[in-house]
Amino acid sequence: MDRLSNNKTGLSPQAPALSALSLLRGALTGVARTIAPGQNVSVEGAKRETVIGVVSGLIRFFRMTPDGRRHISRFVHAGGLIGVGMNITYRNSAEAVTTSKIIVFRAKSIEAGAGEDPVIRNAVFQALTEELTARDRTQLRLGRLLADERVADFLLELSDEAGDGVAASSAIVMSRADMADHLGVTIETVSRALHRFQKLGWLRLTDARHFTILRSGALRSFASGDSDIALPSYRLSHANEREALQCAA
Amino acid sequence: MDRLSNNKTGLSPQAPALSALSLLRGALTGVARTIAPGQNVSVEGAKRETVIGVVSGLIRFFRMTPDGRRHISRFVHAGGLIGVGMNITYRNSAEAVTTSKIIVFRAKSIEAGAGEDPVIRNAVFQALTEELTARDRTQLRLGRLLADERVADFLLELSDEAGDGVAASSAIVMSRADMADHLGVTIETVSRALHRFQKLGWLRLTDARHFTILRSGALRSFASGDSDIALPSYRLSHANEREALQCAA
DNA sequence: CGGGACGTTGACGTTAATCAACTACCGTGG
DNA sequence: CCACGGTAGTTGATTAACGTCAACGTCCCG
Repeated sequence: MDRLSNNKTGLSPQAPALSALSLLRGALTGVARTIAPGQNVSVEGAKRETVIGVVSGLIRFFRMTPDGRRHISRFVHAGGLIGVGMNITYRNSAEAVTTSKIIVFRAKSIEAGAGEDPVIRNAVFQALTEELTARDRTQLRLGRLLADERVADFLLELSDEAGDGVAASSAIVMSRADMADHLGVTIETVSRALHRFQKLGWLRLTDARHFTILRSGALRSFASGDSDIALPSYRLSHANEREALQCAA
Repeated sequence: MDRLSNNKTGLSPQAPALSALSLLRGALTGVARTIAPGQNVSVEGAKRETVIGVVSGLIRFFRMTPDGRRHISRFVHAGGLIGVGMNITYRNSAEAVTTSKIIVFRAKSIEAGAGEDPVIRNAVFQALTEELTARDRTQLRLGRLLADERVADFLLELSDEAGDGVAASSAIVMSRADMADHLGVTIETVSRALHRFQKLGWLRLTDARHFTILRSGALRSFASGDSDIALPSYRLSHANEREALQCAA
């Protein structure tokens, strides 16, 4: 609670002590639900009457073009909120990637509460700010990174979120198609990038859905768009396949 | 059909009566400043001690990669706010595109005020929500639209912002390089797209920095990623150059 | 009149999408 | 238990999209 009041005045820094959802649950009660993979949570353009908190699992947020291209604007993990902001409609559709537990709050309670209860207000601010920060990263990635760099950056994001330190193995919860539609590339490109990184000795794929970063420095500078280092090695990746293979195995 | 649902979804649900900045000015006073083109307003990673409102002109928000690629995450017009949210540092650098008038508020006044004054709270909410809505559009554009479609969508955004109705001429305030760095393409691609649209009779370029949309339907469906219609005409653009030229001139 | 910033246009090369074949891994039912 | 089909992922060959390189035009400011 000291932390909460701290948030109220100073407005908390990048790594908040509590998730937006935790904050909200301290102030409001909502209805719990379980969502099966592929089932949808909100529909683009529908009237927004609820705010949803993700308790466990993973939700994907997406939009389609008329001719069927899909863009996944973000993945929402446990602790995240969906539907915050002054919108009267959902801007995206949302679906469960894996079986997910969610809590449904009435949007009105939150709007009303934001005026009076500093805890609710902070939860909302925090959710909005976190989303914007995430969007900055995503947008730079889409706007100015090459295909393989996008994949690398995304892996680092996954690894950071897991937060189990550098050497730990991370899970890729979503399918290649989900990754591809988030990164603006094809599934083939994702697959090739992953195996290229492995051949370069930057990481190890224990199976299709799990990886361990071996050379976070190399991966990190490549992902941040430092092509002075990255592109040469990238170009060599075909020629040096055999040599680099030593690192995997 | 597709067009209707498209309009509905991407856009801020209600056109707010007042800009975030107007709201804020009703509750707080700030210091006015004038910024020359290219001069910077905030620096990425610097401590955020102020919130800035744009009174006139245009500000670009950007980040660089280590090897010098630039991504412009957004353009902020008159009425917009910079630096809202629970951040302790700026997430991007900001520079004036054209000579701009801004108002500088102390971040602390706003943070404190958000708790007590509903007007300030609304201004902040509105700014955050508008930014997120804009980001959705930008991100879909970068993630799943082809180069020419991105240019088309951006032109429509410019035209909508100007808001002078369909047939009115709009200004392209920023340079080709700014457009390119916002859209994740090169200046050559922007230039070619513009002239391709002109040859197709979709718009008219009065000069390099001004255009009038002639066939907003075609442009709109192309921009929203309806390649069933768009790609054929795109492919024809070389073969039919002569015929299409009639529309320009 | 020269220099520089900005924009356009064409020729060419590279990146990544597309197309296609193939493998691995399920769960289901014969 | 293995055949079966369906989904997910990998990998190679080819092609389309767009970036790169380069030449040139235009406007503006000194």
